[in-house]
Amino acid sequence: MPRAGLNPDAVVDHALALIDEEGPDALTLAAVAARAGVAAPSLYKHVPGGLAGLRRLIAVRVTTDLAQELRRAIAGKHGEPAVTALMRAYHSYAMAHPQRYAALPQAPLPGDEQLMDAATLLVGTIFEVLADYGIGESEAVHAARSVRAIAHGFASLSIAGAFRLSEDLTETQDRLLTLLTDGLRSWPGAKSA
Amino acid sequence: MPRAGLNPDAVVDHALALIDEEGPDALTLAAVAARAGVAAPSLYKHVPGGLAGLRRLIAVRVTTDLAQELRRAIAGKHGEPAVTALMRAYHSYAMAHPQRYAALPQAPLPGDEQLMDAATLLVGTIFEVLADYGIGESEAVHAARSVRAIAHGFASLSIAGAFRLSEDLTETQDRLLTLLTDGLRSWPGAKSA
DNA sequence: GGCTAAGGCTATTAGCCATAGCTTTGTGGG
DNA sequence: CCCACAAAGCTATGGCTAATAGCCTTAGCC
Repeated sequence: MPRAGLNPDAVVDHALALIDEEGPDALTLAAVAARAGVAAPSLYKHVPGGLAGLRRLIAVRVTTDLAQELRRAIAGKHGEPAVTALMRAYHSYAMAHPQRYAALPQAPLPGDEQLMDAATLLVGTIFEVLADYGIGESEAVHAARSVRAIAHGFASLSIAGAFRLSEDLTETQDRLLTLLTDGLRSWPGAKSA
Repeated sequence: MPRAGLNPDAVVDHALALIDEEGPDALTLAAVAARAGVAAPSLYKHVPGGLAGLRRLIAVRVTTDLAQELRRAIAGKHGEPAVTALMRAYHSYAMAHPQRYAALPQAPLPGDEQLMDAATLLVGTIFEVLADYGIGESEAVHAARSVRAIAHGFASLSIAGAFRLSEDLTETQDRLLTLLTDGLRSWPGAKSA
């Protein structure tokens, strides 16, 4: 039997395709193996930790992807335009890859270096954008948490289909963005523009 | 073998206890049956639809519980105090029952009458609180979505352990509440207090 | 040419959901 | 008082799943 030429990244690719097409619950080693053209146990040669390990790798990949998408969106921007660009990019990513986003754990398990790094990149991007507001140390943490809560809450509910009424979602997003930017402008310790 | 005196509600009780103690992933028919003192297949006599059906019943129960908790919190309050009471109660519920909240689907599957009713009760409570602001039809929908996004995002991330830094969570909640109440006060079409 | 390591495989175990079909229990009507 | 019947148990079975063990083959390098 010829070698399939697999490596961890390729396995994650197959897994992501599976998740995109059939949702997070369809992620089984058997299904991934079928896609890779390999028997299920063979995956253990490439992915340490079996299914749980695969999920971890997926989380790292997706978190990194998302973070880079955000960085790209804010490149060259500062202050309020950067914040809105970040928020819009966040929501766009979630809507473009709903299943992936839904599968994403919002916090790394303790001791997971790789995922921790990816999460740090993502959170760091938020802090970067907030830096222009000149908000102090501790207040910046509260502000970043707020940004994240709004971004995640809106993305998560959008994906879940919680917004059933006919009103336009982008309009909701506009309102939410005004709410956020207004709030940040008058944040405790923020330099007024 | 004596009868166990089970009914759908009792099965849900056991299931919730299990979820609270060991998390949503530990919810298996085998484990629920063990708690109920019954063999696994016997559960099918009480819960239509097997495991999926049980999950549905759990969602109805928890959504209803949460909604009632919110209604209790806002009883007799109006305007801004009602909003903050609702938001605080939401977060309290999530923190008191983190596993249940994490297991909660944020939208009912289409065609699920019971869960739809529970969700309507919950969303209706939000609209009720917003009514005092005198925001018009369509804008009220955007406002309610915003409230929900913030409540869910903050609860969800809190539970997931996404807020690792040492800053006090209640302080973040205070900032988020000011952000929300300020935003609602100046919402398009809101009557100024 | 042959050795070694990596990458496949099959077989097996254990746990899960779900269904089928049998047995027991409890209850209400004759 | 007892019998019939429905409700509520059970065991057995089948078909998933992950994961491990152990074997075989391929590829590449010395």
